[in-house]
Amino acid sequence: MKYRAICENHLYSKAYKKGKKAVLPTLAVYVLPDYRKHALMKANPEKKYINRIGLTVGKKIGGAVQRNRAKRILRHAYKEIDTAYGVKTGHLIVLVAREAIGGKKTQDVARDMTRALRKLELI
RNA sequence: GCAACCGAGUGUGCGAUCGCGCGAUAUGUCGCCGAAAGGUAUUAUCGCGAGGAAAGUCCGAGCUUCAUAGGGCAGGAUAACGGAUAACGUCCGCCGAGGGUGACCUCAGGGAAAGUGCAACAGAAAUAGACCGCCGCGUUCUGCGGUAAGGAUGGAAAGGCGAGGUAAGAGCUCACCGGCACGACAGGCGACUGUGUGCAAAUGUAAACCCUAUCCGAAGCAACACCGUAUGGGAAGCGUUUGCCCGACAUAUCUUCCCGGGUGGCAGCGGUAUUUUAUAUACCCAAGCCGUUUGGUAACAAGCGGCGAAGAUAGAUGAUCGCAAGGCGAUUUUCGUCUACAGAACUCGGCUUACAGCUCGUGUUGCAGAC
RNA sequence: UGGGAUGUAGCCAAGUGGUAAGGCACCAGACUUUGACUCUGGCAUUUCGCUGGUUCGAGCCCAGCCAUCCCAG
Repeated sequence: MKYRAICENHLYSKAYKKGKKAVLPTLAVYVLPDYRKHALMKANPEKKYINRIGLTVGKKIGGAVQRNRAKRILRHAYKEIDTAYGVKTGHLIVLVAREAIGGKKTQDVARDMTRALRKLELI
């Protein structure tokens, strides 16, 4: 299962402004409905709606090694949740790493992400 | 044994399950995005998948482009000497200066008699003169002249010390030391060292301006090339990529720039060229790495043999568990905890900076003890 | 990738190589019954982001680092 990334900067700023959000010490989640979901569904050979994921990891987290690690953990945690519960599709989801993510294990982040996604009624 | 100095290396390992990027082969779709070029999608197997600094971007190159000879000024960089190197501001050797008992370490280390500037405070005076003192003369309450030996100031006061000399003094003269210079002699490729001869002018500062010598065209893979839109539209009159000047060349049917997409560049069981028709050869990749031999004090060079797959594009290595290794703490079965600095982005050679711990060298020095 | 700027007291900052201006804040005192305002005084103690170097002498000059910020495509 592939996950498409959000590449457009304007979608990020839109998500911060208008999206629904849930904030926890390790991460923050912003969600927007995806207006291009039908086009993306047609492009997908499995003919299903998918979520587009965006990762935001700022300089506050640390150097390149720390930032890369934060991105991996976020991606892995999302994948675990998706396979376990099945996240509702057809959304833009922006995952923002916060400072407390440094030194945390994937399970901790996945637990926080689950709470955030429950609050946003995506699972 | 203690305390040091120098150089070099390593940068946790193994296994299991799930997962990621790229390539190859097979399988599979004939769809979707796009105007086109092109991109993307299934599963399986195999292969490969971050560093010694990948970092800072401080130097030097390769590569690419700028239609077109060249030259000058400005500007920038470097600075003993000899060598190494593709090149360097790097490296090696050596000279000089400074530091350390020593092993050893540090040095932007050309020119201050080409010129200009600056040197606070103190001090009489800062590149030039006389405050105290000393001596001579005059006068009677302080003047004129000589003097840098003594005092005092300062980072620096026209070299130091002794003797001669003098009214008192002074390189004024002499010996020694120090300084500077040399078509001199000896050694060295050379910087330079030693000896000899001569000289008395010379405060410091060029990491102040400056002068001398040597070197430097510019921009950068977001370069650039190709494909498509497309015999497209728009702007400028220049242009050789910081400025100025001289000069040559080409033109308005010319030249340059801008407008929006993609691929290559980009990296290897591959690519290009030639020959042939599926293989062979050469080159690139790669001024690469490892081993070894020879030459050299060394940096390094040459020969021989072997190795050779990271190439993303919101940016690939993770998660969990177990075992092992090392350190620390409690304890002495064992338990807990920690394992640095840090992430390739066109490619190399250096420099600088960050770094837990560990290892190595018949390495070297000083001190103490024993023989 | 290329280019540039800044760092001085808690804050804002000036500063030709020669004792580090000034304002706000703070502290002490005066004035007041008390406070505010005002006035007077103090406050950089080896120190100009850090480490070296040049110099008699460095906040200033030079080199290398560190941090923050900005610009171009």
